[in-house]
Amino acid sequence: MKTYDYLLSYGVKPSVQRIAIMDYLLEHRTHPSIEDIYLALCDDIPTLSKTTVYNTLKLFVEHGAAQMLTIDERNVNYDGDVSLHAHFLCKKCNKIYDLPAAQEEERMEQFNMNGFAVQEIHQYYKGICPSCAAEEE
Amino acid sequence: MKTYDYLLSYGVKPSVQRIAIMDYLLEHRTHPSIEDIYLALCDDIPTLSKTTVYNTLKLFVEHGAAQMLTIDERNVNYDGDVSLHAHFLCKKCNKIYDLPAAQEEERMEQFNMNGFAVQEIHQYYKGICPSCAAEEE
DNA sequence: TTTAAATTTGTAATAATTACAATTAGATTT
DNA sequence: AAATCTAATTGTAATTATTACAAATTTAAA
Repeated sequence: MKTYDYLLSYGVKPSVQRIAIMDYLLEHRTHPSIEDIYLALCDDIPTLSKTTVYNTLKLFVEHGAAQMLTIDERNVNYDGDVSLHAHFLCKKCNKIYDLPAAQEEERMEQFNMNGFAVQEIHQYYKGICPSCAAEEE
Repeated sequence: MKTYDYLLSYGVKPSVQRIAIMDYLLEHRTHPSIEDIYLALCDDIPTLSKTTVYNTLKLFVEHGAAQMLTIDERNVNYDGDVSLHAHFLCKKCNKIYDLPAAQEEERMEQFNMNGFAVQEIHQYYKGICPSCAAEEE
């Protein structure tokens, strides 16, 4: 599907900037920060403003087209993959990895039964990634 | 156990400020922010500096006497309960609730087998809390 | 008591994020 | 196609959270 239509499917009105940002998110599964996205797209869209990147990501999240990760205390990261999956933050290189999700159906039921209306699930793990662990030798 | 000895048990050298901050954490299971702690202790320790609160919490986390929560994108929160448990952030009132943890032994093994050395587990849920849901009627 | 080391403090710097008004672009109407 | 309206983008300034760091204070040791 073209990104144009992909955005429409989430109820987001496409624009040059929005398409470029969503494209970046879908093609770079690196969980980029606002800064990452801004710097990467500056070349193609020289007039791009960082405020637009903020606005656009907020819009994406509101429409469910992206998810915000708060795993890294230094800044927020974004993920174009909105399916349920876990994240691993390496404390050494600060890269964020995708990991398979734990099943949550039962827990969701439990929590909802107790009156907690869950809208977002985040499974975060922190430690040392395989690549950094290998380097330690 | 006195907080003095409690800190020692984590290898943290006690001081007036450190005892006051740890006491606050242990007595207020509200997952306070730096600001919360600072404002709460200002009365008792008028000379308290916010930098000290930052330094102290960093020290506690390094020694395993507290854990840092990155559930709220606006700021970092701290928890004196370092046992494994889940957290729920209400998007309306911004309060953070404790919830029972999902078992993680199997997954830890899996991840470790794949070379991810897990040091921290965070189970975050976001949505509307029972109290705010009740108010909506 | 003197000295040394660690802790605390206050200020200044940095970095992330938000507010907001002005500009620009896109769509609609005439 | 020109004029009008609306929405999106931009740039700047303000705000907020956090960190850096040197000076002052406290605590422990000699």
